[in-house]
Amino acid sequence: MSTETEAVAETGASFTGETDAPASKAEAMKARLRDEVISHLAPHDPLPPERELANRFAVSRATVRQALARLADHGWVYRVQGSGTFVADKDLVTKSPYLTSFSEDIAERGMTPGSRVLRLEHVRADERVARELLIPVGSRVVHIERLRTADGAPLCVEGLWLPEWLTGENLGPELLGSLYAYFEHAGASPARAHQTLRAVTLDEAQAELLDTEPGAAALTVSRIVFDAHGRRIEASNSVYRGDRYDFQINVKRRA
Amino acid sequence: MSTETEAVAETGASFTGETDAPASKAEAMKARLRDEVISHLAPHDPLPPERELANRFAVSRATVRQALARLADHGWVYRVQGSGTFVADKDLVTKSPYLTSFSEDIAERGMTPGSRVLRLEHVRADERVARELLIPVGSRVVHIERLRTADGAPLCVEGLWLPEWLTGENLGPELLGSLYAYFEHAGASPARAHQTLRAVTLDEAQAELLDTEPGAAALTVSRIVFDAHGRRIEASNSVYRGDRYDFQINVKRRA
DNA sequence: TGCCGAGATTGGTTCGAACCATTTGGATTC
DNA sequence: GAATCCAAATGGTTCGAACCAATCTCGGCA
Repeated sequence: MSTETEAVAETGASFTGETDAPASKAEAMKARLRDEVISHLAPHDPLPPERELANRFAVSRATVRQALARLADHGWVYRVQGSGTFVADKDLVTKSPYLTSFSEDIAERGMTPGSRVLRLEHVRADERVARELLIPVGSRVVHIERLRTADGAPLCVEGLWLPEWLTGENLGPELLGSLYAYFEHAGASPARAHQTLRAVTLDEAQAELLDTEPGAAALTVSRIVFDAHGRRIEASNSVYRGDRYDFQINVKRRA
Repeated sequence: MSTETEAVAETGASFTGETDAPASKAEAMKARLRDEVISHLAPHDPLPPERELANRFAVSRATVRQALARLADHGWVYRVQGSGTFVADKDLVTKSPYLTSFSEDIAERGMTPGSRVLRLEHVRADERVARELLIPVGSRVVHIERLRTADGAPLCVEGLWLPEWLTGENLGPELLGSLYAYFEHAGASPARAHQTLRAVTLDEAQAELLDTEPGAAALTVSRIVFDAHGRRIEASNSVYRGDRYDFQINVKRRA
């Protein structure tokens, strides 16, 4: 039941946030450019020049440039100095390298996220967790293990460790809903993360949970999440079925 | 022999480019901030305010902000609105999501890249290659297969496909040196790429080449590379040993 | 016909300024 | 002593302007 709660809550939030109240003029410009300009053009068609867009939409060129930069990050357009800004091929639009929750990530891919809690307990931090959370070895931390699903099918086994200075003695259901909402409530909103991707093979227990064979390929995403104050609020390790998940990213050549 | 040529050439370029001629004031500011400010501070110490930095280094605040933004991308600092900019923990500095060649990537990790060519030939584009390069099925493409090494140890098997409009009938040694240098020469400098990461297991042939066991975990990086004109100049597929390679990235929470 | 160069066009960088949003810390108040 | 409020400090956004760098266009020239 808590699985559905989270799915609905986070999905809803992610969708309404898109059109409600643009956080800035640049964000609004980004949406307008996508809907009113790019959608009327074919791939590799040039967009109007920045100066003309600034004039037409009654904003400064800086705002237009910020919007265009974000569109380029997402793979909607590409830019050529001295030449123009062009519509990109539509088959390669990806999310930017932004920090997202599992639910947001899955919803963005057009599926319905779900989750089943396998474990929820206080444990002592081992060497790895202590190093990742920057706390002494043996400190008490909350450990959560969840099976995450997309459209009902098992997709990933997720292990989470939260420092106890954040959670207190708490082990209640609020830790089982949207974790990111809980972070907000605790005054430690996620701000940035360091992620490491590796390839591994599944052991028997993991294979059982993910409904596949031991030795199958899996993608592990290890993540250390920071709040706005630079405090480490989560260490996690997600093991994704290799045949059902990939990680896409657009990169630019450095100057 | 061509392996050493590439390694030396690309490594050298990557290192000299750092200090020679700053491409812009912002890039220079980034280096100066790292060397003259951050290096004298401890993690979580605040940097001087933007306005003061702008004054001290005699540049505009916009330039300072651009430099700080790039340092944040690389994980050197983190920023908190209303509070300040702070030195980040030093164990999590990564390269930004920039497009790099294998040689640059390995050199950045402090190892020496090498390569052995396994195959070099003209082939007809199959369905996948045709789709990725946006050319008709059956078009002639150059196919290169290389074993890539780091400090002499096999790290990845790399398959490349280049459209023939770029290479012509050419199959000479210039294709075996630094490929990115060849792109420059051909007037098609790499500008951006779309990457997909997946986890797979190695088949027997791959395991043999990578000096490990069939069924071992491997990370595949599929890449479509574009030049400044949006033309697709390379489709590639690199299979990395899962126990010797990971992919690190810093991400921020979206606004 | 082909090449070359000058000028126009376009995105990229830098500047200075003003204002907004958030955070912080001290003063005030109870 | 605790809670509240307010002003200052700081990063974030937007504006207008100027100039730089790469590219494109088109006319002149060989």
